[in-house]
Amino acid sequence: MGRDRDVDAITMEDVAREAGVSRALVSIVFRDAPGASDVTRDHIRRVAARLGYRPDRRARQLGRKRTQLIGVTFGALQPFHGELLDAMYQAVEGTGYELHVSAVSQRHGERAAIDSLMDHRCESLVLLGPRLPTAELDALGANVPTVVVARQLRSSAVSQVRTDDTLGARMATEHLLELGHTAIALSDGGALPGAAQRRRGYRESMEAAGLGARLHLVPGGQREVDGERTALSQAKGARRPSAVIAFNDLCAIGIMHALRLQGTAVPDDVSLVGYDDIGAASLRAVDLTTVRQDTELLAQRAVQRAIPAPDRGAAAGVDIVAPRLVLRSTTAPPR
Amino acid sequence: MGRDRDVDAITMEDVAREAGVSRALVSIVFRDAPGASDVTRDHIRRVAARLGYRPDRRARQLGRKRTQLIGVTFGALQPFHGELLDAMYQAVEGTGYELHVSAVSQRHGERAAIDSLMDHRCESLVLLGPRLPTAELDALGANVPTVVVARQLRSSAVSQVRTDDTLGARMATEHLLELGHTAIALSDGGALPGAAQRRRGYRESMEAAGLGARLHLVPGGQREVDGERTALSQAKGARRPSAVIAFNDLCAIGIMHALRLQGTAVPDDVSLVGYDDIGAASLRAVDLTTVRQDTELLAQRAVQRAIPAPDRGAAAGVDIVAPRLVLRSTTAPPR
DNA sequence: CTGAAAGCGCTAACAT
DNA sequence: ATGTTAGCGCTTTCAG
Repeated sequence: MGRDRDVDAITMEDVAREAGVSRALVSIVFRDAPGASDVTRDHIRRVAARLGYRPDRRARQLGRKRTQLIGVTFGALQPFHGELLDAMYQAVEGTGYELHVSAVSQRHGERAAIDSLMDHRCESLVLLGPRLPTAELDALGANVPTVVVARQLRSSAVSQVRTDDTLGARMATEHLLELGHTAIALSDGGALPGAAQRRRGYRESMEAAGLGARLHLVPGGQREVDGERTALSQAKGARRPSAVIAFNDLCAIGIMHALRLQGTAVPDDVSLVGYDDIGAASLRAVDLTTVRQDTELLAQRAVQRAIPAPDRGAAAGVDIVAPRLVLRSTTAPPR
Repeated sequence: MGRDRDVDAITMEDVAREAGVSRALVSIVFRDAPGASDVTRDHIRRVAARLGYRPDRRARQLGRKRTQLIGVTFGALQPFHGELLDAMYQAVEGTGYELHVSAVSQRHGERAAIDSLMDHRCESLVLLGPRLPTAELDALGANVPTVVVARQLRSSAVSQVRTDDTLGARMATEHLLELGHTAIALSDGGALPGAAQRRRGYRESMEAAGLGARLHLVPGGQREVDGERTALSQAKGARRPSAVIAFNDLCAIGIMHALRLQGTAVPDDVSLVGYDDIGAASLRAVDLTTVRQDTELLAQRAVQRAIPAPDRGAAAGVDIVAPRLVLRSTTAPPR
């Protein structure tokens, strides 16, 4: 009852006393620094474990003058970010760094998320699909090594790690062209990260096929509901495209369901290609043809860039990862 | 080039010097403590802003002997958690506390997530739908005020904030009963948080309707793919239920698409009820009848319990929030 | 309002 | 191999 909560605070001092050694020795042991015999290490570790001691990260950080923290922002409602985050945890393992995560959501904007990371003195930042203006990201990059993932921008201040979205969009478009489609629409992401590149790839492929006049952009977005909008905006008549490339999988799924609901068969009436290859894309009932982003590799590269290499300066760089077309059952020749 | 990164470190000292005041004064200003005139405050804030000073959270925490941090774990791939998290950010606003978030994913388990929160000396923990065994949560609750959200357990060591899932399941079941259904199946969540209560509510309502012999549990889960499994396990014959209650919306969506894919109409052939009312449930193409969990209220209660009130001890308590049945278009009378 | 001083739980040189 | 001693950037108390 009279238990002192909060004051769990088992300190290094306590461990040292209990183990009958100096505090410095305990420190050495917990830092894996040289200067202690194996028996001593073992003994101290044992005592610490018994006491339930856990080093205080903040104190350690203060003393060490570095945090070994990589700050990460991600969209709380974006499954693709969830998957990237998962991969990030994996990528950071064994590096000595820890992820400090801050969610971006309706009530917690990107700036708030980033501020929090800065207040905690993260050594570098990894921003998943940030929506902030380039100027702001530039300013940020001038203060702290920043890696922007899944978005392209013109900046020499921040590093970038992204899929070659132009290529990805080309792969999607060319796949449809090869199937024989000519009326191919793009559900456009507007100003969303990656959208400009995907537009470009789409346009390039269409033009290369002599279909420059058939470019067909329709407003889309990154959520299912945006896909619905896309689908509903399409007339059922002769002008309806025979194939649609969605901004991402979520959008594609929205399109698909809306189409099917209005009696349009996928892929019989309309072929559909997504982007990302999130988990939901491979569901049997979805089985979406899509452009896969390699989350493992993206995460790995992001972590590499986030951790300042001892030799090379903190120069900002760009990593481009190859996309891969995953063929499933939402694409077929036009009828 | 020779730019000293990392050593941004504008300290209180710097601000004090630049503003021509003592460091203590700067501290007072940034703590909003009494002892400084309004002009001085203004002046110091201005100088600090110009210098781009941001107080160091860790140092502040160390000195203050408290972190004012609420640790939160959430499932990186669970949209419902994403929505709860969003609500948490809102709920914590103005309390002086900050959220310290740790994702739970395949490669980053619950234990790792919690350990990290403890290492950072979060004052209390809010666990969204934790899967850890009760004993472990109990042990945790003995060390740090812990709030378990969206899961019921027998424990006097941790607080609980959850929707009345038994009631929620009853509402779903009774809605179907009223429509005239008798062959109602439950896509069961097994050991998932909340699953036992939902089973119970379902059973109670069925038994109250004299359908105790018609109980029909089929293995489900929390992801779309689990819903698919549920759908595929159901024979198309006469024994097929006329209505299904899913463990959650994601599962319901999986069921719905799988059913439609195999030519079963929803709600004409089979009625469907979800749980949570995540964003996707209200899409036109989904338009899922579901049991809504009040994320705002859950988050608010969780934060209240997480912040130790000055008067009441850190006694563990339970908050139960009412569910609400949201009628949409996936339920209809049996034919 | 200032300035000095102790302390938070660690790290990391430097002694022994 | 082990102990001593300054810090790290801040809070907080206390005497001016």
